[in-house]
Amino acid sequence: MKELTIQQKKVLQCIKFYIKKTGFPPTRADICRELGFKSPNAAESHLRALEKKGYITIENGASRGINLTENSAEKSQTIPVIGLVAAGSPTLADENIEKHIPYQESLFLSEFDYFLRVKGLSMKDAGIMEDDLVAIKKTSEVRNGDIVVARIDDEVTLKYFQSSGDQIKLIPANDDFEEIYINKETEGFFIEGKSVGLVREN
Amino acid sequence: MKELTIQQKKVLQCIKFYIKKTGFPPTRADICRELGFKSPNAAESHLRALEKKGYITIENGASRGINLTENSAEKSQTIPVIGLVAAGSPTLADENIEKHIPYQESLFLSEFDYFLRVKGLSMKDAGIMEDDLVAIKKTSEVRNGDIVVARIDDEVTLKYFQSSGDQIKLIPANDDFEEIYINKETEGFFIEGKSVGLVREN
DNA sequence: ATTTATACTGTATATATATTCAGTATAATT
DNA sequence: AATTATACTGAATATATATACAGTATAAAT
Repeated sequence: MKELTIQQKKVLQCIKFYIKKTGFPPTRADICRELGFKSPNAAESHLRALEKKGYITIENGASRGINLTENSAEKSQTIPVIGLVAAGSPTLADENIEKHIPYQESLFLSEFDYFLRVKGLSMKDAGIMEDDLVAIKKTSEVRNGDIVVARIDDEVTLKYFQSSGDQIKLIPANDDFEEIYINKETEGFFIEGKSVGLVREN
Repeated sequence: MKELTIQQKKVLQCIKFYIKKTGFPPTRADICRELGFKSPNAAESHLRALEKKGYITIENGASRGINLTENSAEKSQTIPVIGLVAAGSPTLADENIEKHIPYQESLFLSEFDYFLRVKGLSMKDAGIMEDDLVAIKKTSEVRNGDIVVARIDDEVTLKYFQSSGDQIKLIPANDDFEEIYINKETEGFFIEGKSVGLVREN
């Protein structure tokens, strides 16, 4: 996928916005109105550049005959899947992203930022199995009983959250695993987010 | 939402299909071509009827100015959620449908027909908890180890499938529950489908 | 040094398109 | 019995729209 110039990006954004707003693509004149061009040929040539670079297709002769290609259309509608590796934090950096899957607005009750691919069986009694995708909302506001993504230095785990006074307990849902105790002296402790849903691909 | 006539449904389907195929809505002439009408006014009057009934909006004067309303856009993209009640089969009949949730094409690897709302903990060791939504594909072709929706008379259950010779075993994933044995004398036994995925709403 | 891409204005025009008007006919509603 | 909705054909037309052509100017690539 060839890089776009700043102006070409603006035109592509304009097309996406127009479709979202109206349900159909803009005319050359519409693009000029939105972006302040005074000649329809300004829009025309940008469209041909976008076509040449593969971001749109144009049906010749058809009014509003602009079609966003999969490549350019998908980007705004996918959610990243991040691998839970023992050492390494689940950030949205490119190198940690396993893949993208199509986003679905109201699949879960609350919004979420990414899927975490679960490794190991430390939460099996909570019905969270190896390779499940846990929907994570990035937040540090968590309550007792929430299933949280916690980071201690470079180690990232998924556990039940339980705080009482100054002490925090991270509780696994599996008798074979140990509870983890956190206190104010513990360094490098951080709540990355909490689970708001789960998806399993059989 | 007012009911549509057969012809109006066809026109609405035609619009949806055209948008999916091309990325932009059809003209009156396009609709005529797809549905065999000989006058653009045939399309025009159907569009005005669809507008009046709230399925689309039309931007007057704009070419291809058809916009599917939220109501009509969702319908083809939702999947039913069916409650698993101890007595009663999970059919797609209206009275058994709990709600619809937005459908997402490639969420799971294989296609599925409905979500089954799980009651009870008979599959807890398989990570299937109360109120989980299990994605069910309607089929009777199942293999050993598949998690299946089985019906015995009016009773419907979710269990592991295991067949050997003439005998079929339905195995729970919970020591508190008993295995169920099926043989050729057993009447009213039927495999409704199998699990191809799971969604949990926290 | 020449070509190609970017980034526009400005004018012109063939045609794609929405939309109105005039009919015909059947079924449903008031 | 009169009106309204459905379901079209067929013709006409104003205008919305894509698109080509003629320029100007700068930056990048070959």
